[in-house]
Amino acid sequence: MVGKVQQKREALRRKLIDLGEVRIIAGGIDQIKARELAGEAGCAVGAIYNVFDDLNELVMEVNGRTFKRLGKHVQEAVRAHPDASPVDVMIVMGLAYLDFAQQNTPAWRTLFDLEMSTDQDVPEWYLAEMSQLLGLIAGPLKQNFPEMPDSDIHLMTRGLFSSIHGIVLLGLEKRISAVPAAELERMIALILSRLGASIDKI
Amino acid sequence: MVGKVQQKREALRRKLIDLGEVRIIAGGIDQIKARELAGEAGCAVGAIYNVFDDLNELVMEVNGRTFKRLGKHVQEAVRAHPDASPVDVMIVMGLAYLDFAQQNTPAWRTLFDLEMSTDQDVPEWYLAEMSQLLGLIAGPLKQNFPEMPDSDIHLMTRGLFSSIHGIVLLGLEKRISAVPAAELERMIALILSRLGASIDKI
DNA sequence: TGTACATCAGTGAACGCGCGTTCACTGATGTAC
DNA sequence: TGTACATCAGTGAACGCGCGTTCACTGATGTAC
Repeated sequence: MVGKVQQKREALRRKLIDLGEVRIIAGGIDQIKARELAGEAGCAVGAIYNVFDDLNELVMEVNGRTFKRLGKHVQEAVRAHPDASPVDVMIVMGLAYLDFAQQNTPAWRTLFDLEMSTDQDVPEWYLAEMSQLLGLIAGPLKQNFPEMPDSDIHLMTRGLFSSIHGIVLLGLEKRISAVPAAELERMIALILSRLGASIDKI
Repeated sequence: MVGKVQQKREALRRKLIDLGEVRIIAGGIDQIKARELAGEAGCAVGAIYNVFDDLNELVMEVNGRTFKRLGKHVQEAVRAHPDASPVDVMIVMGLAYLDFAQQNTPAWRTLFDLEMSTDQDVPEWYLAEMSQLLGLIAGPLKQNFPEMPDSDIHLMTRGLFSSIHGIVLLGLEKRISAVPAAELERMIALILSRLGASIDKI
């Protein structure tokens, strides 16, 4: 049986993650502050450290959820186009990625903020979440290029993801670029269809 | 005539930028600290604020130099391949960008660190530097697609830059991706040649 | 050339902020007998 | 069921750090006459 203590522990942990998620969705990683979280959760600051090693761990947990939401968002978009060709599936995914980033800018940013700053290792489940996401891309890619060796698929997957990521990044960095959203979509579609065309000719 | 005071002022300003540049090249924006800079420059902390509004201004100044170095690096690479086709020129530029980022990771990172964090407007000359860089890409692009309207060239330029930027970003983010450098180069060449092929068919 | 005054570079100790994290203490829950 | 003891969640004031920036003061340089 799970003791009452254990239950309260887990309830607090979950509550803090919930609150942290709300904050990160609203304003990104800067909104994660021990005192404020404790205040909202109705516990003492110290209690947080009873349940997490540090705030970083909490952010990772929220990032895990963000990854899941992102994955779901992409998958739903794909599901909405059941008859799309592999290339079109890739385009749909790219556009879904853009859409998610636009709707969830602070949370999406936090995904990368953390990576950049921390030097310690990323936990197992975090990497798994990440590669599951990349796996979504690998699927249609493989369908499109059945002959391609797995190592190339692996590489290509990451390359495509990065390209789209770069374009999205640009799109949300208003100050310098000022590229309207519709144009961004065109750009994503353009790049992906072009790359899907006949890669083996290279 | 320029007074002695004015001269000293400018000398200090330059000296601080020089020292700041060394620091940013070595370790990025985190290495810019008022006390340490003052110590190295042989002046008081307060003197810095006599010559800059704040440290941000100093970083911008260093970023200006980094932009210039980057532009030079890319141009030299292009100059080394005088007979390259427009598409090949674009590939050469992409690879030069990767190379620069690899050789100058902290300084290159600082270019983007600053943008992200500050809310205030980017100064005129900074934007000019940026668009001059983008102009390098626009050249061969226009050559490759003489029919394309300027607005599309503008868009395409930014799209290409972003894609390559995304891939480079991925390449330097070792932890998650682990894509070897040679593969990155292949990926850049692949994307650019594919995009250059026959865009008007889309 | 010399004197009086004004300006502003130069100084560095001190201010202020924002936080993450710790730690000695307390009190509720769980366990042993 | 009851009692004594142990454990560990929960507390929040205080520690510690790292900095950017300011500010009252001083002294060198420049200007006016």
